[in-house]
Amino acid sequence: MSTLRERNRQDKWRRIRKAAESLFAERGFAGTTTRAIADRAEVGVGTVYLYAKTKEDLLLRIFVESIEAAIDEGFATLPDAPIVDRLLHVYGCFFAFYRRDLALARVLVREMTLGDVDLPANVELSMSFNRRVAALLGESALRGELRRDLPAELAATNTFALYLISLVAWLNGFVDEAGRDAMLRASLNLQLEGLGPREES
Amino acid sequence: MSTLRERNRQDKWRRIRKAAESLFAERGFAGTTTRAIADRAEVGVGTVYLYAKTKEDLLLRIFVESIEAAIDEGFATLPDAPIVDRLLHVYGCFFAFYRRDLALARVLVREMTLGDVDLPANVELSMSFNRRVAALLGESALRGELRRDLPAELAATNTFALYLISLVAWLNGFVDEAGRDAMLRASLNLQLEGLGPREES
DNA sequence: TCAAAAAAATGAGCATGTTCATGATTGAAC
DNA sequence: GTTCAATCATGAACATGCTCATTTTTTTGA
Repeated sequence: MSTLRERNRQDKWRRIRKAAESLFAERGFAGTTTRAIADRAEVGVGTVYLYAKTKEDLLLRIFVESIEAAIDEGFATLPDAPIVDRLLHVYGCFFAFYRRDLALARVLVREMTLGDVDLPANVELSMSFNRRVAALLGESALRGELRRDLPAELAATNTFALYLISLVAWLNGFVDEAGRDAMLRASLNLQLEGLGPREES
Repeated sequence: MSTLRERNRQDKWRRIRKAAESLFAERGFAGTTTRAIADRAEVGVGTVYLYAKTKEDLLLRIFVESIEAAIDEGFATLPDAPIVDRLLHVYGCFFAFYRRDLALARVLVREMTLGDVDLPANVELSMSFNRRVAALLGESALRGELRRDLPAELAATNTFALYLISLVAWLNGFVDEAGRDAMLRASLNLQLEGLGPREES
């Protein structure tokens, strides 16, 4: 196997990644030029484009694995608590991640949800995350905390939708962190209880 | 009141708007240059930027009022049917609107949900729409179709979240139109019923 | 060890969004 | 009608994402 080639590639990518990450933090996404990234990484501009299709792609590649870590962290530290609190914990890990840099989070979420068509949409990531939430809900259903016949995957997607709306509200500055948490908790509770009339037997 | 000034302004805006709209339809958003817009509108490039902060802003200004029309249309033609069908009808009007040009819809939704910070985020539009959906749910609650103590605004936001997820799934090509409709219907039903266990008295 | 092929790197150059110094148009005051 | 200030319009010039013909590096095979 080609070792020198491989090592060179990995080294270049590491440098580009590091340069981009630091520059995004220092000057924001729009404020960072691809030239600046190339300079700091000590490569040519063209080289950057051998490792990422576009500037947006670069951002995604850099942060997606951090997000994966945040997900794992969330599921690894689940509290022994009612299902709503467990969900809030998981989604709270996302919030904590995005909190590090709100402006960047904005771009990141935008690209992840409706990014360029010919970019590698991280379908895998979404699917696997949804399955994990579904598993959480499934457990809860088994314990009798939720309906036994719960369509877990669908329910998981619903909770994700509620998370996404509160995330957008937060990133748009409509609510602060407390408001965001209150909003998500309330909407999750409403999803649990349902909108329908209490049926009397 | 300044009549000539005003007329000139309106005429310029009309021409710019028309030019941009037709070019976006012909060549897509990314494929349309601001120079092309200016040329077709028979104004200078700089003039375009007197009427819209950015190219994205131009897109938003052009289509937001069409969206308003779609909303009004939706509420004006509500079917006399169960609440889920009424909601599907309203959100279906959005789908019908976006259906005209999927690629453009993608950009439009992206800008509307997480557009540039210093662009006029159409908070008014969202708020008034949410209130109208809330009113719909409120009526339904009064008729006994939904819980009497329903927090209508929150419930409206929840249904909007579910709509948004199905919209994104559709725009990303994860589901086709039928799948999108099925998805929204199922998730709305689940929101109505709730996730909690059927309580037995 | 050395050609030659394959792969990777490069940065000048292009395309295009946006700005801004300059000039044209309009409305008001007299 | 003239003047003048306020507003509006303009496109050359700039900034920057991205490409691609050329050059450099690495691997292969004999």
